[in-house]
Amino acid sequence: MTGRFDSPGEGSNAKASTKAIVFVVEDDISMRRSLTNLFHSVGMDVIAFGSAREMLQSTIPDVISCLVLDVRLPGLSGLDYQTELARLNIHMPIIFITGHGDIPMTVRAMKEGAVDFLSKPFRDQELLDAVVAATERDRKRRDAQQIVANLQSRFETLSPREQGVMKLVAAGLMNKQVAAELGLAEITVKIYRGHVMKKMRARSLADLIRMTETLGIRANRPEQTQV
Amino acid sequence: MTGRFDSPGEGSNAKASTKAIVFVVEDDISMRRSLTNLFHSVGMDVIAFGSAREMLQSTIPDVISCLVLDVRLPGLSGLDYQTELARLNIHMPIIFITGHGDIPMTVRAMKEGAVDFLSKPFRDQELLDAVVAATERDRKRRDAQQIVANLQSRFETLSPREQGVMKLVAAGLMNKQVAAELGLAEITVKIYRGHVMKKMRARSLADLIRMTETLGIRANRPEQTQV
DNA sequence: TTGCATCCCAGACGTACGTATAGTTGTCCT
DNA sequence: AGGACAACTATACGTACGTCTGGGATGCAA
Repeated sequence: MTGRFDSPGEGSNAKASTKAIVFVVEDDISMRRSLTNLFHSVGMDVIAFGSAREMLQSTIPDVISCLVLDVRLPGLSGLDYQTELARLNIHMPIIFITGHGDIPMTVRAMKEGAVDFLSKPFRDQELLDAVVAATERDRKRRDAQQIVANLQSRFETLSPREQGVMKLVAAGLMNKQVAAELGLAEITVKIYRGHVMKKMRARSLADLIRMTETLGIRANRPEQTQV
Repeated sequence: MTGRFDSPGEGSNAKASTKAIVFVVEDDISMRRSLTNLFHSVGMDVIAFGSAREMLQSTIPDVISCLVLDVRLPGLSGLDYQTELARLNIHMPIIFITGHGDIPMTVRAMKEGAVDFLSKPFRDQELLDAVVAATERDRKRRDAQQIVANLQSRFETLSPREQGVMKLVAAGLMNKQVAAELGLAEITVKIYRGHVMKKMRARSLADLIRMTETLGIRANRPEQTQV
């Protein structure tokens, strides 16, 4: 799932209090240095690269972070790198900086989810504000992702049968209906249902249903209301 | 809620098959005319204005639509008009067109949710593609909104007590707990709970809980699990 | 072979849910 | 004064849920 990260384990509570890291990809060495200094001056950690390729070859720590990305780069362009990161499932918020940007570039970047797009020269504070917004966005995304990952790992501890029962129960079927659907005795469904509640740590059916919602679990045989 | 619309009634199924309308706000009269012709040529309905004020003074039909908006306008600028529409709770997808745009304008527009930002001159097809994307976005937003509105209107048919019971039941409390919470007899909660299921047209508790999710209903006294 | 997990079921018991019947209050509107 | 509706309760009964005890069967790995 995480793929390119040196991940700290699936269901872990992670290092929530770790300082955010600002990645910088900028080919101009003096610009790169001044960006690094800028972020250091406000106490942020920085990892800078001269090209997209360099960053892809490095190990990316799995902590709150964002990316300050020059649009014009040797090799892969900033915009293409944005696309590539999305393809690799790396959802680091991106702030573009550019000396010679135009509107179509800006539109493309923003459509693909960039946090901001700054033209050089820009004021330091502009960039810092954008970085704060970006890290905040990453934090929220990670919080949400963490919850899903925890539920997911619990769900995976369920046996196939238990998962099947969970889906149908969450769809609103009665035990006897679940039993009929799966070709089981009702008592068996009751037992598995109990296992599901324990393993998922659901205190009530309401809990369990909300969990299936955040997990995106849908029974194949629903007939819902919801209109 | 709908405010400035000549709304067709809260819970109605609306006119789903009505053709989409493209609103145009553009002060240059020849440009306005050519945009109108362009959209007419592909069979779309168009309503064009010379300024934001004119559009605000008109009655806006409550159907699938989008707005093609010039950035530079007499009076309220296009960008300010975008903000104003959001403030008025009019969520029409916006496509900006401009002759003299710059990157900060583009960023602001896209951050506030614009579908696209096109610089003149642009190819007709570019604009048409953007309009198709915009109307599609509006259609989806309306579909989702319709579901919420239906549920909302059902929820409003509940008496205050029934609403209170619904919240606590959906939070996962047992009837006896709901009763204690509200200072009622358990039998009373059972009765109201039955009313809730009927009035909300929920076939199962699972249904009801999902409804509270899409309505964003939270009990004030939860103690959830969900981590 | 032993151990363990998964899958499956029966009987039994206590609790929770849902609804029907039948009532008492009170308020607001006509 | 009468009617409609909200709020509230009791008794009663049938159904659904949840868990316990106590099994059976497979299959896989140590």
